[in-house]
Amino acid sequence: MFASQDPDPRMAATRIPPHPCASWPDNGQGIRDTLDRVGDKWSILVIGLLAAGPLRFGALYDQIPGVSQRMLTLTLRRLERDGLLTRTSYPEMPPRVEYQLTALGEGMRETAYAFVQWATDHNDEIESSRHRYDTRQR
Amino acid sequence: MFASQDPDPRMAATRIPPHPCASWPDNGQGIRDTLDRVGDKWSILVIGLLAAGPLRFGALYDQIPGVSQRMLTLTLRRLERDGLLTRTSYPEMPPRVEYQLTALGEGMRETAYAFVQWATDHNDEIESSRHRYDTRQR
DNA sequence: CCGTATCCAGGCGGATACTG
DNA sequence: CAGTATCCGCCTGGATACGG
Repeated sequence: MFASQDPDPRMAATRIPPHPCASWPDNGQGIRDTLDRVGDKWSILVIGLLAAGPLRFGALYDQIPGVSQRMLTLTLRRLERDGLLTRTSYPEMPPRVEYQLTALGEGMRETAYAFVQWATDHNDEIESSRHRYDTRQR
Repeated sequence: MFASQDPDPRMAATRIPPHPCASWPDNGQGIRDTLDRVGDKWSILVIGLLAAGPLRFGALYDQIPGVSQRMLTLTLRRLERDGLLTRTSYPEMPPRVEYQLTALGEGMRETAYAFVQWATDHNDEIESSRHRYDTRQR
């Protein structure tokens, strides 16, 4: 218990000194938080649409094909909670609600844009890699 | 059916000419593909770890807390299929398998890094926004 | 050591109906 | 118009056991 813990040579050979998550600033903790924030099905599309300026609920609903009212609402609530957009409700009849990117949200969009740009540029490479993988000899 | 389709003035007022997904290069189609590719629970962590160099399955398994063998395998297969990493199996006993980032994978990692960096830098802002949202008066 | 096979729970998200 | 409420199918991913 005092001297020479684990002198087993096999352990020394198999166990590499565990270092934190290479190349990410925060050991991967905040990465997951961030991707969870915008990695869901609709958030990134909402953010992209709002880049041009504030939009009403219905406008977002119209321009995001396939989204349900429920999911659009949930998505907008989460983005509002994270401070990425603001929700402004005008007490009229019929009601009008406008969503607008905050400075934080705009920053997020710009950063995401670089990522999307990369994805677009290399989409062909990835597609062909997939095809090779799927049609390779077993 | 022939002449003057939809002369209803209300339609003209409510329907904004639908334009594609603002600010994204490809109308949002490939964005979803891309996020689906690395927006899952483990991919980005694997990519981060492999930045330092090739790693064995067990090393990845050890350094990603909480991952199951099943999910690590699935994640690695998908990344291999997309051409982001290579899998090299050495026919020994016991078997040894090494995973290594491709040039494509390294490019993905670099792009993702900028995104992660932004997330890290603004994490406090987002956290405090969440807290404000959760504790606001109803 | 490096997986695959099987089972199963939880939650994401769609469809629908209903309200202020 | 802009949501909320409810139900429910499906898929992701965890646990476990087993195989090369």
